[in-house]
Amino acid sequence: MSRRSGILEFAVLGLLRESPMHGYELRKRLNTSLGVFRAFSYGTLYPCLKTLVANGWLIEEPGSAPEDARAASLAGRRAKIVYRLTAEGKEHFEELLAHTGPDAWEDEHFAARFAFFGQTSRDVRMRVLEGRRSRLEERLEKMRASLARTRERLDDYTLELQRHGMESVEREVRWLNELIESERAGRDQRNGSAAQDTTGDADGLPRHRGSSRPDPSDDTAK
Amino acid sequence: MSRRSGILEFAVLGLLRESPMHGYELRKRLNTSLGVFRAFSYGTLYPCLKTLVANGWLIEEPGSAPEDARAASLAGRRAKIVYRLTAEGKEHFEELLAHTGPDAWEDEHFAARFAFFGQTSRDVRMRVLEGRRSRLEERLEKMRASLARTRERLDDYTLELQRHGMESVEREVRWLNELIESERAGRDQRNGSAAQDTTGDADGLPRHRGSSRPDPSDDTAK
DNA sequence: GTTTTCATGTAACCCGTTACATGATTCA
DNA sequence: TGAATCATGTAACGGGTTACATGAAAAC
Repeated sequence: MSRRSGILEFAVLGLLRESPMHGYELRKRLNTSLGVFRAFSYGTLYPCLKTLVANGWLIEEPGSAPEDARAASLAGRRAKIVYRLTAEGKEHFEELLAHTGPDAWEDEHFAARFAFFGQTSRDVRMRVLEGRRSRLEERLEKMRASLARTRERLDDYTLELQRHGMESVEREVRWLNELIESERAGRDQRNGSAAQDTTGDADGLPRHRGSSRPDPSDDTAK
Repeated sequence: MSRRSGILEFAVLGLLRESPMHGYELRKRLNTSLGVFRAFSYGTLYPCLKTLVANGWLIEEPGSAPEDARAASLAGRRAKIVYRLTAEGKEHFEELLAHTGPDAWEDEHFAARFAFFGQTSRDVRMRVLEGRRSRLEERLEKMRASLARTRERLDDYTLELQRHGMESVEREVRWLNELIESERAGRDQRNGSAAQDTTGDADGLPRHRGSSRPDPSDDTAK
């Protein structure tokens, strides 16, 4: 029981799927490796790990008793705790990966999903990307509407803030367009096959590593 | 007493400074007019208004008893409540406007500050913009560092997420550069004068209303 | 040998949302 | 007259942080 926040739980399971870790290290990975998205504190992480263990998705293992392994039997020895994903945990994570709901299009949730696209089947990837895009387009609608209603009653700075905000969203939409296009291209190469294995066939990213500018020949944004 | 969240309090005082309003309307303004930044719920807004009244910064006034003004004396009449800024409230808001601390560079707080730049003295505007910028640059440092450390251990999607995140931050830095430049240009025109009146002399925005592209002749980013 | 960094935890609090309850006004 | 929207509120909960307490290992 306990729905427990989604995003942290998801990210923890995802990271532990790759390899076992203890809490401290886990936290660093959460802050850095996974996109830019937020820094959870220990006050959040450790209790979360506890409930994941209680749910049977993780097990605690005694961490590397450092070069002093014989002392491990001594009472009160506080050692590193390494968390490892159980079979049920893995299964649960796979379910989470496969699940697509409106929650998955929201900013932070989306970033978390994207970070684990490497382990996500292509059709789910497509749904998530498209869901996110339409979420953003609908947001743009609202912004445009409200801007049209209130324009000229607003001072220059407010207007500038709004303009910059919209531009940011438009930019993300263009990014998503690129990604979606790449995914589609990837699918067309060896088509058919409803991708039942959740792992496996991961490719299809736009090629612009290194230098920023993608290339200014897109106007796919409706 | 009670520090009460900062950003909501700040925005409410700022909006009411322009004109008195009731809660419902206030909320809409919060969602739309003020940049894109978040939608507070009534469950947050109304209690906040109460404490602002308790602090003596607002007073409640009976709202327009609609075309039936004589009924206003009747008991139990639940009318609209219009909130108006008191003299102390105005003073307090001015203090908040003048205050610049590290909190003011954070994402949402910054957006709120920016939204009221129209009522902010130029030197405070400069401090806030520059503070924000160096906050972002320091964030970029960390991202670059962690990317350098972990590159090639990360799968393509994670990398792409990171790249896009960094590009977003870089983009905001360029935006800030433009703004700062404009502010500085504005100051140079009629220089001197340490801007003691909090209101007044508000101008200095880059000129790119309407069409997006600012113009690609900037490389101010260090 | 002392400072830093690694490592684990907890209790108190903070900010905000959801869901609910209530009622007035406007419009079809 | 009934539905939609305007308008005000509250209690329960949720998800997270801060600040604190503790201690081992590594670096200097």
